[in-house]
Amino acid sequence: MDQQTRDQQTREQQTREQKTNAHVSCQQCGLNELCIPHTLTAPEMDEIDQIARRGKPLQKGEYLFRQSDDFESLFAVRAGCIKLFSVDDNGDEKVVGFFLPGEILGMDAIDSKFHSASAVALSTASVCEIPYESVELLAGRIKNLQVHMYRLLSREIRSDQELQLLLAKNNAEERIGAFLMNLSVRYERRRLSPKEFRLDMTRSDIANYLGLAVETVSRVITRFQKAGILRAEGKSLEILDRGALCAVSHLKAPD
Amino acid sequence: MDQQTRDQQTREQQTREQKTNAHVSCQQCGLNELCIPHTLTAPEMDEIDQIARRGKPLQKGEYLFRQSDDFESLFAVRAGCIKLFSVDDNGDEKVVGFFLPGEILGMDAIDSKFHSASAVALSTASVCEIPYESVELLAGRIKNLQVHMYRLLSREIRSDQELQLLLAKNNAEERIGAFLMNLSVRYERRRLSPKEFRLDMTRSDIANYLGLAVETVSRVITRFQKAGILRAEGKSLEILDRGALCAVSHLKAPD
DNA sequence: CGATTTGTTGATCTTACTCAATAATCGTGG
DNA sequence: CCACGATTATTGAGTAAGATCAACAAATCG
Repeated sequence: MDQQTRDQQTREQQTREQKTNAHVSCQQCGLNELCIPHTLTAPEMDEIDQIARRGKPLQKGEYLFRQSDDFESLFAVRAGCIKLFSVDDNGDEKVVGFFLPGEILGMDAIDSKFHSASAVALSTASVCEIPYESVELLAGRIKNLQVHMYRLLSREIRSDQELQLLLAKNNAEERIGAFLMNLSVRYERRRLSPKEFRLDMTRSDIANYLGLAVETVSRVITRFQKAGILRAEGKSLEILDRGALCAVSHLKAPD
Repeated sequence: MDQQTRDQQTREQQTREQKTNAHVSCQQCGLNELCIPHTLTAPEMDEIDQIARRGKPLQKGEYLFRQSDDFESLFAVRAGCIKLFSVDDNGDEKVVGFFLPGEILGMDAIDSKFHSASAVALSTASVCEIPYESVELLAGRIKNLQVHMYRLLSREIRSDQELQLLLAKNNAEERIGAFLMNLSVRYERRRLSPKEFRLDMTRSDIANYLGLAVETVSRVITRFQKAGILRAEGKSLEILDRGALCAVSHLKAPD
């Protein structure tokens, strides 16, 4: 199937969703994280929907925005994986994070008004652009949206702090284990398989993100496989024993 | 001068400020970060002022809130230093951050509605409590406040991500250098001396925060002193050569 | 299909941790 | 105000976790 056909199908699918049950579930609406089922009324959700610009699937390697670009919009990932990274004066890359379906990108730039990092697609990705001006305006009118935005930002702070602690306190096995569990939980939250998924990022991206060397990541994953905790074949990953993975990461198992 | 006399003086000073120019500058108003000079009108600032509960200076060692407490308020630090830290199942402490005058505490709990960490005073501290319910309500009416809250949250995300990168990529010297420069910049922002200040936290707190051993922190500070970059006598610190400190930390000098 | 990127494994080296001993500082009560 | 114990800070010696270097294998892509 070529790109054009795929685009065509995507467009058709979007149209279908809009006509039928675009708001029944946040799974479909593209503004996933911004929509709160049972919190916003249908007309409110329609308003939010109208400010979001759907479409334009990104090919692997395409940029959503670049470091030092002006901040104009938030982006909601609908499908695929986006890598956020900055490049320092020496040209060294520093991976800030990975964004999966249902997650919002760009909130760190609201204050400074410019992006301090670039966002690139690691796999074919579908992203929804939400002009920030409009969000502010709409949040002024829709109380529930205002409150929800605070919660989104707060959640990002909490998860950044968790990563902080991981990097400050944990060894290689714990970091990698926690990273994989974190992906698993995030996929589960989106009703995607928590036990089997693709690692769209390279080992080098993972290492960079976790403050480790590529070789260490490779070795730890090998060790986990030998321990029967997971099965990794290239980019595809299967978690065989979630309990054991939590144990080696010194994490409590999620419910 | 004993504690009581000092309290007395503080109270007098507060009264004086309220009567005279409480809103001329955010330096004095206790809601420092929440007030935006030239952005909010005087009546708007009065409204914000009225929801904030001043007073109750904390003694060193007193808690502002504890891990797993319900989230009810944000806290603006007016004076002193607050340490935010969590304790894991093994009883190990993990320092999440230090909050200086003019900084806001508690934003990570907006989403979850409970505190994931405890906040304790490292020195006699003055803190302003701002009930979050009231902030939400007021932000619904005062557009500028709504927008400012987004910026505050966004700024926290940005600085958490910077720490993330520091922990993932930098060695002991760079971490400690960047930490000291960061304090310096934050004091400068509040018009406090950027070259001479007290390290209210212990070396162990610093080490914990930066993911290092106490001994390493001690050694690096000694090395910095031998290099003529700073002078540290117990808790008091003087930065003798800011340029050199930036250099060893591989930071650009702040303007 | 060949070239380039990405991933794995092994050997060696280095940074920062751990353990240990001592010194300085803090806080409390006499 | 000083003396005491307790906490905190410094310094040294040995160790280990993970980085680096190197070689090779596998996957990806034009």
